[in-house]
Amino acid sequence: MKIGYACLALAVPGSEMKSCTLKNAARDRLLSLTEYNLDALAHLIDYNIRNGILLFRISSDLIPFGSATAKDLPWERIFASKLTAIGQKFQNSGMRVSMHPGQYTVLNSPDESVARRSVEDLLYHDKVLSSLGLGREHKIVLHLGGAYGDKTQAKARFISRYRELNPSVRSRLVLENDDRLFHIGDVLETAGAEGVPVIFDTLHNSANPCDTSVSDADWIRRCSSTWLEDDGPQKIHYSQQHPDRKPGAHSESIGIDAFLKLYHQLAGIDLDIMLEVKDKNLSALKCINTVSNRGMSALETEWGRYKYSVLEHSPALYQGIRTLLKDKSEYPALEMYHMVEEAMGSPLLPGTAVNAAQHVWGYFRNSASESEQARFQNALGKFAAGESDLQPVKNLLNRLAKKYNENYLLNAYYFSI
DNA sequence: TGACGTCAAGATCCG
DNA sequence: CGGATCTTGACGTCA
Repeated sequence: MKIGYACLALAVPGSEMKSCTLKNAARDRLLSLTEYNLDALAHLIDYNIRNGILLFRISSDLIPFGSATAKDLPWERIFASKLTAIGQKFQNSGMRVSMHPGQYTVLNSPDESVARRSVEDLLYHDKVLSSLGLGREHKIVLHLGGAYGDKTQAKARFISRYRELNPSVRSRLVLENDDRLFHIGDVLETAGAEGVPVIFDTLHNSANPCDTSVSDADWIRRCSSTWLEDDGPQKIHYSQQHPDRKPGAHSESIGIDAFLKLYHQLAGIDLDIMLEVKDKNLSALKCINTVSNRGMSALETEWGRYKYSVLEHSPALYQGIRTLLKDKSEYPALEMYHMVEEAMGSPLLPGTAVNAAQHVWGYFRNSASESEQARFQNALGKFAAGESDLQPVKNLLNRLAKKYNENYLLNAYYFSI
């Protein structure tokens, strides 16, 4: 069982990818961005390993315009040593990775040029994974595509295009149910005919159900037979509905109780769970730390990252978690995350937000210049007076954290959630 | 023709 | 000038 997150992480300095617009996509620019992004990826993988996160989706933006403008740049040769080094990190840690072309990669399009570019895009994704030395259990996740008014014909067109793909792409491809057109029944039918493994996406299934009398756990069991030995363990996508947004929109964070409910129904299945959620690595760590005992130090590290976020919402819960973690003989992960969720779900009051900002300011009180002091007091005063929101205060503190290299703060979630 | 979704680049505004 | 805040880009399908 591995639990992971997609593409980018919050509060991991040095892991941010860069891109550019098409009109600036000259060869040199693309190569320097690629080099930068490979270094960022290496940082992110190191973070994942340090934190016991062994499932990860690599961003398609790793090589900017990798399937079009940069298609013929020999990046895999130019950066062979960097790619090999990253591949070694996966190998040594046992990390499983995947990639997921976006909604604009449509293999079954009736437009031949769209389909052709989709094939190029799949070749690009396969080239990234192969250049990292990764085997076929490291998957490329795709949706069936468009319906064009005739789902039966659209499925048939997917199958015939799939058969024309090169063997390496085909060996990595897995199909996922989407949130509007092709539900899990469509995907099982289409993929089943071709021996393509199926990823069950819980939120897509609730937005676009096939049969509401079948539970998530049952759909997952039905998909398990599509995963053969060489494909690695079955994978699913797990996410929760955003409370205020339209059906299918991902939540800010994974609610731990709902996650555990499904998790316990899946006991005994060898399953990898990709979380799709706004707070990315934060929810991955929450789930990982809750389902296995990773030691008190792991919880203390997490608390260090959450503490100022909790403090600004609720001093009472801040004190409560401090007390909870004093007993070193226990592993109160679930209780801690319950309290974190309760705090983050409560409204941000100006008084407690000012208090938390002053705590963070304490890191710079002695080192900050006079003008920095004045700017902080000015920004905080404006917020306290209701003349602006908190973001300028946090931006200022974030800049100071970078300038004075306060790593404890740079790794905290305070600037990210 | 706009919405959809995603994120950062790029542009512009502001003190 | 640096920083904050808006707008654009890049993709294809569907209403």
